[in-house]
Amino acid sequence: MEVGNPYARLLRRLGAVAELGEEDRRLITQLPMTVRNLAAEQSVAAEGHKATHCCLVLDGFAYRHKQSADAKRQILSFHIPGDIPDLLMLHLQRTDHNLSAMGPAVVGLIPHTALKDLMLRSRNLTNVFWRECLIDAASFREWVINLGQRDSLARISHIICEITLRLRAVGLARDFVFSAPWTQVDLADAAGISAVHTNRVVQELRRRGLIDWDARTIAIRDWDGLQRVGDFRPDYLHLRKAADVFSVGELRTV
Amino acid sequence: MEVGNPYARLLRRLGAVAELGEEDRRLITQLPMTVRNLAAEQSVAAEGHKATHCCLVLDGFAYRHKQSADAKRQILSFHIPGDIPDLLMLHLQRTDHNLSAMGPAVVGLIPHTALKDLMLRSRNLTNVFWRECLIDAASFREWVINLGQRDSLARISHIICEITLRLRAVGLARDFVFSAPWTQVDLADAAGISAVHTNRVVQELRRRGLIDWDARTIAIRDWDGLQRVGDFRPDYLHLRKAADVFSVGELRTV
DNA sequence: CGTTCTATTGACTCGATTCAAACTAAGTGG
DNA sequence: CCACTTAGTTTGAATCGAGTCAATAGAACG
Repeated sequence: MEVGNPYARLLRRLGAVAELGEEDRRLITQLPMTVRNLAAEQSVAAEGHKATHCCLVLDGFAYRHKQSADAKRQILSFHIPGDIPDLLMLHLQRTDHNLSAMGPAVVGLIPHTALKDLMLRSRNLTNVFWRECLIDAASFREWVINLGQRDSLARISHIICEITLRLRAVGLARDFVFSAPWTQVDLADAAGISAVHTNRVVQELRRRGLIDWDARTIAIRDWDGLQRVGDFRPDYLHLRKAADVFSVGELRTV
Repeated sequence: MEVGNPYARLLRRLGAVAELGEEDRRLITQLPMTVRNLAAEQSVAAEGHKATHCCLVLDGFAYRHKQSADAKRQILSFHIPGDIPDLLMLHLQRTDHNLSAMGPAVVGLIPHTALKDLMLRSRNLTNVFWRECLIDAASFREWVINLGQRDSLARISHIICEITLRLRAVGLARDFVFSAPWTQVDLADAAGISAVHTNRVVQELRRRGLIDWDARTIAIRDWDGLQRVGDFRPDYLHLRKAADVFSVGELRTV
């Protein structure tokens, strides 16, 4: 796994959702960070614990999840390079869910003290990070719609649409092709349906010519169609308009 | 509907989840506020619009909701006196969901400018309101578990447990009895199940001696049992420990 | 005092689950 | 390089939880 400048993807992510000044960028690149390699399924933060660091995803995927009574796992969100999935722990006492690597991943650990100090220095960055938490919450709201109102085909489509667009916002998923470490079982636990049924849904998506998915590579073959099936309207991601993120133009030229 | 001191319930709510100093309390009670009576189902904020005020619930209930493709309504959260359901709009451009009164309600409208000014004055209150947004998000995460992993009986039970505890945290729902303006149809749209099935679930809860519910009044008859059926563990509400909120003692004395 | 919600009941249907088995791909170690 | 293991995907059959449709009864409202 390669990382390059560990701050680059974070800056890109924050830039995709808020306005960043030169001084803000400088402050961010001065954050102390410990880079750590994670094995697949390695835990970063566990329910009930107190966090001292925030985790910036540098490469690979992470995901948040929680168990229900009968030990069934519900995946709450997927996280990609540039995300800080546990930013919210800055102002909560105890983690109320688990954070793990989905497949091998690289993360950067940033001490809460450094982040809190950053907030004191920059009023604007306080608002940017607060906003980032709010967008995180907006995704949960959409996830609720997904589980509450959409059938299995739409659920899976919606999840794939969301991850595609978020990857594109940080410069991954060019040509609407990306590699994702999740399995059909993972997707099942995210969509709240069984693994067997997820398989049938994935086959249906392939049959309709909406996606290709083999090994660890997903290719969106019909972006508009997939959005339609998934009832996907990206407003809730609160991305600033950037033609190259939403555009399907390049897909046609492939 | 009666309101009393419009800031009292807000202070109680914030006090239930964070430490408030004297100065903080004073600043809050100086927030300008326009009190407004809402008819049942009256809209406060609509998807796609830009907000200029935040809405503090003073009496009655409010709820957030969103439509999916086939115009089905998914309820995202219920809000009770002391809540500011659209606090998050302080840092987002466009509302990504709707906010309406559930039954007749009284709200206080607070200008964004006044709140932003408040944040500039008090670093602690900035963190308290940020924290409040994070707890809001924590409820969405639990709502995802509810829809993704629990059967209909547990879903309804869980929702009733949550609202009971939140009401108790602000001094409502004494003796585990409260009045709620929702109908079985509303609860169905919150739990992501049909109204008909909701009715059967409610009857089952009554049959098991867990709750009474007639007209607009809900009485919890077996708090421990209801929590068990609903797989309800209140950690995610991030309430500071207060014996009188969680305790079932008073229930036994009734 | 009819109109409109809201709650309730029964019969039928269907999407999704469960269980079980088979198949494929990717390691791993001898 | 092959035998063995393991993780992931695929298929079929039986079952079930919840949805839909339709009709009724009661409560609330203007």
